[in-house]
Amino acid sequence: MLALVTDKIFRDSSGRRLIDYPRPSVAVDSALLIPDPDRGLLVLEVKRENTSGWGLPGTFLWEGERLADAVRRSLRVKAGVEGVEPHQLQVFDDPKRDDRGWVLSVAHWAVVAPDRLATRILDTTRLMPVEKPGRLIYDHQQIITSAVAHLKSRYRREADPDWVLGPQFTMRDLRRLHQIVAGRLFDRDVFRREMTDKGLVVRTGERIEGSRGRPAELFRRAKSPASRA
Amino acid sequence: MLALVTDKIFRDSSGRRLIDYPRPSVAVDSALLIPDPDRGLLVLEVKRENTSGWGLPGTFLWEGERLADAVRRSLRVKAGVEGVEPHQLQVFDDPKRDDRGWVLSVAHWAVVAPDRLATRILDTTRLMPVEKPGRLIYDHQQIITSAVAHLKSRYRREADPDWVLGPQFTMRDLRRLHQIVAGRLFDRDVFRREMTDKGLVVRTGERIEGSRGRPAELFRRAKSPASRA
DNA sequence: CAAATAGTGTCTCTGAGACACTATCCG
DNA sequence: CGGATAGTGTCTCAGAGACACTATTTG
Repeated sequence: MLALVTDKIFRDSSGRRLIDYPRPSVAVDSALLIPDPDRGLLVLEVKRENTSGWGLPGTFLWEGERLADAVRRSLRVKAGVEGVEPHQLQVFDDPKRDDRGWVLSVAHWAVVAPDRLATRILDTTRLMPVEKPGRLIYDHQQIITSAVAHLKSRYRREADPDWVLGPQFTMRDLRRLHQIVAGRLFDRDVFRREMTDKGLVVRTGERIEGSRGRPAELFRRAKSPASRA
Repeated sequence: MLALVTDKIFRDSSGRRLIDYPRPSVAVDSALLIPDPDRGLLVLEVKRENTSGWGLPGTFLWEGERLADAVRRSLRVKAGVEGVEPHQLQVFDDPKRDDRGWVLSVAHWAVVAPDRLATRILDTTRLMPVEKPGRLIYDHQQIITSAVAHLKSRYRREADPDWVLGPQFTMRDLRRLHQIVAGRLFDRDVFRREMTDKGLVVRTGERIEGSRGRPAELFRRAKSPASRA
């Protein structure tokens, strides 16, 4: 029966099951997006070893490691960026994709505030606008495009799910973040109603101090924005 | 330098590069959805070997094989279903997920017309409503939920991207398909305008014959529906 | 002609967008 | 008080939904 061949199972001396098939290496590649007030949406790139060009930070998956942990590790080691919450995009599975052999790559994306990159390694990393990321190896251009699409889609439904801003924020700061993500300007009052009427934010009653003009109210993220839609 | 350890590279005797790390087995699991006029949206399940329960069809990835081909192979071998176009969902990467060892599973989904299941193996497969799929192993329940969400989202934007219907179809058949996918009824005229005004279908000028009442016009899918939005 | 199904015109109402007005701070 | 920024009320217009009417076939 064919199914037996498909899922052939062996055991080692201690009785632990082993799978008797050639296995691919599994890697992760990550598009780390940074909303910059001046330059727009940026992406972190690293100098690739053994190849002259630039690419997205990536690494091979270690034994027993979670994919998200491998992404965090690669960002920490290769770019000096800590504490990121990665999202999966898709698996690139062309067997001829990597000349080092049979490598599956799981693409990821994440977004962090610009100040989180203060500790980054300047020599081997650079920040490029997502629209003009330069020449990149493999399918990394495609990963960036997909990452930006996912970021936009995510921020269309929620206020700030990836905590680019702190626990509290003004409507002005939230709008500026959304404008960078969306790549276009929003009406001040239309944006406010979107956020409040759809229950994406809740008012705290607190206000910022020391600003020019009338002090703005502070808001928090809604508990479960998905259930409201 | 840490990066050297991360991407340690070896070469074999013939100079081909090898990667010196333990590698996971990679599997695929697929939720094959079937829009049934009477029973609603169904999912194909198979009897799992070595475990008593039911689950989604799956298999291990073979050397050099594409993920989509592995999905097609598993559906062909385990369920007798041919010619399916799989879509990736996500990777399940919990190292303790499978008791056979370190196995990454890439979840997929696809949708086919009920008549494509005419050749299926009856003894080892069953069709269950997506809302009540029965007890399933692993995270297969979650895969079904995700698959249905992706299907709904996909059919909200296009007429029939996965060719459940033939090259030409009446507005009535298209609406019935959408009603099964969405799980709710649509107004006849509102649905028609959605499809025509948004350019998701184009009229052929041809009509069906031998029907009761005024014969319905036949439509085709629009060439590039995504660019219209 | 009656029944059945397909195709089209139109009314209403909601919600996004635009705009203007009011409120509150600093100097 | 004037400038600057925040917060709120209201008008308009487009699009979804509901409904009714017309069109074309079979028996």
